[in-house]
Amino acid sequence: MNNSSLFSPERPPRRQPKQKRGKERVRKILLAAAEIFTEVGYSAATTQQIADRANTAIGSIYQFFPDKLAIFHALEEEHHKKIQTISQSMVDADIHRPLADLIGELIESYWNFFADPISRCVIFQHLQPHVPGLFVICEGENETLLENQSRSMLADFYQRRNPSLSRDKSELLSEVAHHTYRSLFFAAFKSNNPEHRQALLAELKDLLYSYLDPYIGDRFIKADR
Amino acid sequence: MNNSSLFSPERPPRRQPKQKRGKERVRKILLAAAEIFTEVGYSAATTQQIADRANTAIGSIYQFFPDKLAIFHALEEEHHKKIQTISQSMVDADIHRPLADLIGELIESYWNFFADPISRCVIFQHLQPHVPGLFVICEGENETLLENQSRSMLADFYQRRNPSLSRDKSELLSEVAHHTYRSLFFAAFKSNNPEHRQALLAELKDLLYSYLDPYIGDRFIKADR
Amino acid sequence: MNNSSLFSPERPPRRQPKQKRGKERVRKILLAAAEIFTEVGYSAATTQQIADRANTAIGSIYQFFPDKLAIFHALEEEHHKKIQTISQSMVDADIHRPLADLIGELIESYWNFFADPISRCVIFQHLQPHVPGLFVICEGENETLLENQSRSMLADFYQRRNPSLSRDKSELLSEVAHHTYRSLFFAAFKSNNPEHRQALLAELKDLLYSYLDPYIGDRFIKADR
Amino acid sequence: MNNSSLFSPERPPRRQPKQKRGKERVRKILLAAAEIFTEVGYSAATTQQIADRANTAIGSIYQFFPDKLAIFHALEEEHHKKIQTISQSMVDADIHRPLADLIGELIESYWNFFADPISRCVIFQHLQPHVPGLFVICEGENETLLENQSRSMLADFYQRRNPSLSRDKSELLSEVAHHTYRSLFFAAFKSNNPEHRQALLAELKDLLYSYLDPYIGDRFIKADR
DNA sequence: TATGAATGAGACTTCATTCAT
DNA sequence: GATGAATGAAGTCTCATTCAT
Repeated sequence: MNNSSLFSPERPPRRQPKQKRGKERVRKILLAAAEIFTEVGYSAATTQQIADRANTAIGSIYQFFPDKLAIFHALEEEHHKKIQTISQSMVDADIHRPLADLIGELIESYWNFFADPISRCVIFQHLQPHVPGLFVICEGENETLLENQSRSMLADFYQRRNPSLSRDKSELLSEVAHHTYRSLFFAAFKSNNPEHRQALLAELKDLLYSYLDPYIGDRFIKADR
Repeated sequence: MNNSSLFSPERPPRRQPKQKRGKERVRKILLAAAEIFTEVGYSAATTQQIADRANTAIGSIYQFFPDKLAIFHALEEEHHKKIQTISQSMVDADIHRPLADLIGELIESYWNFFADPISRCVIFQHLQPHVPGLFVICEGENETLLENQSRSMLADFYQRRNPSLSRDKSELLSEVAHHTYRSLFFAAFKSNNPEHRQALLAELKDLLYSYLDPYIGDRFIKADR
Repeated sequence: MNNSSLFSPERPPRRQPKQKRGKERVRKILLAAAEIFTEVGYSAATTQQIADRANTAIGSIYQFFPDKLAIFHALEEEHHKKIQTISQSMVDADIHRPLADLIGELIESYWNFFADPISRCVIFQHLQPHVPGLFVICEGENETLLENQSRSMLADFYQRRNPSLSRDKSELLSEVAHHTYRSLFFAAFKSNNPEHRQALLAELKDLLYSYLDPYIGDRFIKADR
Repeated sequence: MNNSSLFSPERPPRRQPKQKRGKERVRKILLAAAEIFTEVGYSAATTQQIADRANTAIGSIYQFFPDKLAIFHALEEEHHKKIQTISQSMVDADIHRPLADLIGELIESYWNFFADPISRCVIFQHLQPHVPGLFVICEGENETLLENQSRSMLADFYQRRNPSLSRDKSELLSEVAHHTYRSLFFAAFKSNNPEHRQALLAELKDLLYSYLDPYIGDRFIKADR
């Protein structure tokens, strides 16, 4: 987290923790905030709730974050870094492997990513109406730049599998896939029953496989050689 | 809307409008509230915003609704009535028709339903974290009773097409289908480009068809006879 | 008070009172604010103090004023109007009258003006270091545009009495006179002893007379004819 | 600065710096505080601002001063010592010299005094409404004991020049003179233009001379012999 | 001792709700 | 009944002061 992440419009940035104690506290605050934002949403979350959950005083929050928005921006930035890593792994993926394997891996890695409270919090806020200025890194209407980026990379991947796929179709497929796994991830996440969760993830694989097979199924691997 | 719908815990219900003018006013308030709730979410919406949008005074809202929550409950009840109608049509559907047609009709009727600002508002709040007590009619964890009902009926439908389908699998298919169209409906709704919207709905049909075909595809029609 | 007076940067203006009750309340708030600002200064004054003094709820203040600054801006605007009236009277003064009379009248009218709690409050804040943005109508470094205007008119008056007076000297005389009566007015105002107050005002007349006589004394009246 | 000067009601005094490094630090803090108090006033000044300006940590301030008020009290005490010195010089002044010279010297020595950031700060706070307990050494309503003392000595001086002057008149003259030079000193101080500053100080001399001449002009020197 | 993080009372402001006109 | 002003609890944020390192 660099200083820019602590900057909020019209309000001076705060100092970064120099001592170890301070860094731990910032960590606790961020995790507490992510939990509360996920539970009740950004608007309804109160800074006092966050302080209580982080076992800290309300004033301590404002030593590191100029305002409530800045807390979210710090979460956004962490999310940003993670999504870039995961996106890169997709670019590097071997396109010659069976589609079922690729989808399986994709889902697993996205799921792990999704399992991080901070990323989950950021993704969740995207699904909701949000206050202006909530997202700074991303600026798409309802999608983040990051997600657009990620989707664009997915579209690239499809085209590498099947070069005869038009760009428009490829992006459409990627957009639909995106919505699909995001919504099933949330359903899986909300389910407290581990078996049900696994069942949903298994269905997600089937769903994506049967949807994508006509366009980038394994027969296109040969065509590529 | 009967009187019970205007009842909120610990707070006296308000009188119902007797005159035509009053009824129109309630209508305007409900529509305004639905719009605002959809735009900014229940928590962030203010009663003043609703009054302004409805071109009425803040005091008038409290003549018909005991509090902010009661406004939402009235929307919920309207939604309730509509969803029951649409669910019934599914029960009455002819299971012997081609799957593609059935899906096409289902999507169309759900889309029309979704196009209603009030239902859209209620569904939307479901996707978000919400204040306790926001939903009174439904009490499922994160899903409404209504939606569970609707899903259960969809599961019934699948089993009528293919009686060899287990109940569990059938309900799983229905749950997945539910999440899928809901998330793509929202994507379609948020898109301001009509062509893009149509493209998304078309993809949704493809997606559901290829997912469901192995379980309730047209070959099961013959088996039924 | 027009709407612009209720406008504060970055914050929406508030509605103007439409009912008589509201107008009275705005009046009470402004007077209470002027008193408190005079007593403890703008920074140290709290909105709650103002509400208490005005016998109103804190929320009522914010119905008419978007923030604490806007309250002061409304006072500033009232002051603005008054100072323009008084300045005009100086322009219209008969320059052929004895200097002692002119000074006597000037002091009396300024004193009456100064006796108004609102103007006194605004003038008082000018003498203190103040938060950026406290003054909107005037923008001189530590002097208001209004006061500059007023001083400029005083300089004009001196030159009309004695056309051989250079502009620079004339403005210097006016500046010195300005500081002099302002500081003695404050001393007189703070004195609770009416006799002492009168004594101070009498000394002020003497002081100004003996200072100005060499430049615009009565002998210049003949020269003018 | 003795220990009593660091004592603030209800709060334990702090230790005095024993080492040279500590004394320098206290000095830096006092100067920084004087600057900030002058710039924004006592209420609006924050202890953090003072620490920053003094290039020290906030904790260090509280090692030497029990609270914010105590910082000001230390400034007040420094001012106290200086004003006593200058007042004494007035007592010792030769009353037989020409009035113009006396006024010239008086203004010059007061101006030098005024040029000290600490004294200027204390005088400045006097002109403003201040929190209760801000001044401990002086307790006049809006004037310090020090200033009363100083004024009283000025009144003595007038009576020595002109023994027929009543005590009341003499004190009134002294009070008026006091307000006059104080307000012109502030005007001169705030002016960034050195020429304008000199012009104001020159006018101040004229002003005082023409005001005081009838009462303690040079003709009274002979009468004294 | 010096540093700067921790604390929490209190300031400013919002907004659901009540009430006077 | 309709209007919009009045109310005050609760939220965000500041800052004097304390405390751990």
